[in-house]
Amino acid sequence: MDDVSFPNVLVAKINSFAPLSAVEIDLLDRACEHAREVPAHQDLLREGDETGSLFVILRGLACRYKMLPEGTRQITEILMPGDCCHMHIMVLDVMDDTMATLTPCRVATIPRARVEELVASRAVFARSLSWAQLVNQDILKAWMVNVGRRNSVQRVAHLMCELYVRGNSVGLVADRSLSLDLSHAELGDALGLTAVHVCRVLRKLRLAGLMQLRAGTLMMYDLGALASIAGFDGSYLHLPSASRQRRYG
Amino acid sequence: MDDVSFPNVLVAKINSFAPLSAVEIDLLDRACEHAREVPAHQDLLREGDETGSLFVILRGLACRYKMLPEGTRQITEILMPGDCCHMHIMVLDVMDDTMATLTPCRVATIPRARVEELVASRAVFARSLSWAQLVNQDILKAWMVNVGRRNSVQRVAHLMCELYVRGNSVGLVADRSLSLDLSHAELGDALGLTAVHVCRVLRKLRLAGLMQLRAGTLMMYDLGALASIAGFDGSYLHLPSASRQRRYG
DNA sequence: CGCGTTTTTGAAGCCCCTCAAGTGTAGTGG
DNA sequence: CCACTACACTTGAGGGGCTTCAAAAACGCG
Repeated sequence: MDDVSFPNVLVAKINSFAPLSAVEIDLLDRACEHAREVPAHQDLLREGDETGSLFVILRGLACRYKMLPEGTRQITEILMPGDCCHMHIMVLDVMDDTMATLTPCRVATIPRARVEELVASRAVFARSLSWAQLVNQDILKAWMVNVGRRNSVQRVAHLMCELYVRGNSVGLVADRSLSLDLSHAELGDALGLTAVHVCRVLRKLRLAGLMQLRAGTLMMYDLGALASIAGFDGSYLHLPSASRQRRYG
Repeated sequence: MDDVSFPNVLVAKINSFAPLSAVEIDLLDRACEHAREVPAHQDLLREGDETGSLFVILRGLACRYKMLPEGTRQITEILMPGDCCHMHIMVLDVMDDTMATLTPCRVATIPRARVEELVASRAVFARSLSWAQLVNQDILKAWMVNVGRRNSVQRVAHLMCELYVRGNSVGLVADRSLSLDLSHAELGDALGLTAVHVCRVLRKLRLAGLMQLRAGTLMMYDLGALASIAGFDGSYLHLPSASRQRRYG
């Protein structure tokens, strides 16, 4: 995945799931060519919008969230480069939640017709979309377990492990650090906690020498210990490296 | 959906999404003919199992859950008649969680090859599977919001609303009551609460005259009030009646 | 009936929230 | 370069919601 020969991170990600031919790489790359820069904290698709294009995050962090009547927010998903808003657009007619940027992003927009064309022309694209969709669902389940059954320290630790491992899988980790420009409020909205409490937990983890989140970068000092605290097992991410480890050693 | 002319609830459910021809109804019906009775509290597919057949719940309640190292459990999904374990089996090679019965169930088992055959032969089956998968994902998100950002009363109320509406959509509601034979511990595992607290919340809702859960049946006295308390908006269930209301009513 | 499980209720405690104030930090304009 | 502003981070004090522990009552089933 850290192979820089791929034109973009989406191509690299799909290729790691199912090897693509030169033709397929080119098709996918050209589908992404109309990408634009989006500032942080912008809604890309709102709840209730009619489903239209497929959005692919090429750079930056995005999320999906739902607002509650009380004004509180729950983030249900964090999108990293290579992630996309999946097949809602292909099957369901209305968005169930809102998709928004968290940091400045580079976003490719692939019109619905173009997606249908790609999926119809090459079976590997259909399978890749299904695969991404299912991996996504497993991540959602892991979040559900996190919020439902873990205390605040475990929750934060688990999310940090996940984001670190996912970031690493798309080449965003260098020197044990990952660019992660999320506010405490945003982390709280993803974890079912308040910003204040997230702050306290981060201090605890920092003082324990396990990790540090400062100035928009996550420095990971002891992934093993953090994973142990959180009960983190990354197999739900279905990363090719993980599955290789599972199969061959 | 309460049309009794369909051979089974799966056929009825898929037909409500996309009208099926007589041939397609027959194909689907025969795929389900090898169904078996499974007692309550039996694992159907365990975490780490290789993915094999597609399970369809024809009668009873089932769930998916994950166990934590501490011995606690989080239920991520409750399956009603017509629900199935979706496409994990088609794309991912290993189960991420465990699927189990909650009550005695009638379960159809469709071998992977048979599913692939059906999907390849009729485009409507492929679309139906995708559709069911996406509806499921929206339910998962709604649960995540529930557990992450609502208090115990809202949480219980929301789940009761969801199960009542879903049950109604597959013809399980009669005279404002739904067979719902779940223990407080099981409800707690779905809601991120303890059984003790679920009990207290149920009493509160009972004393308020909103609903009652006794002897394995849910009696719904005031769905509107309950939905209002919970902030329940059933559009995430993508039920045909709801979408009809949205479009024409 | 007798036994195991579930439900119910009480008491005590802790985890996380709320409220509040103080401390950075980045961006803007004088 | 420094005020000024806005926002995020930090820390403290207090409260409440849910948990834990415990035990009695009710239920289901042989």
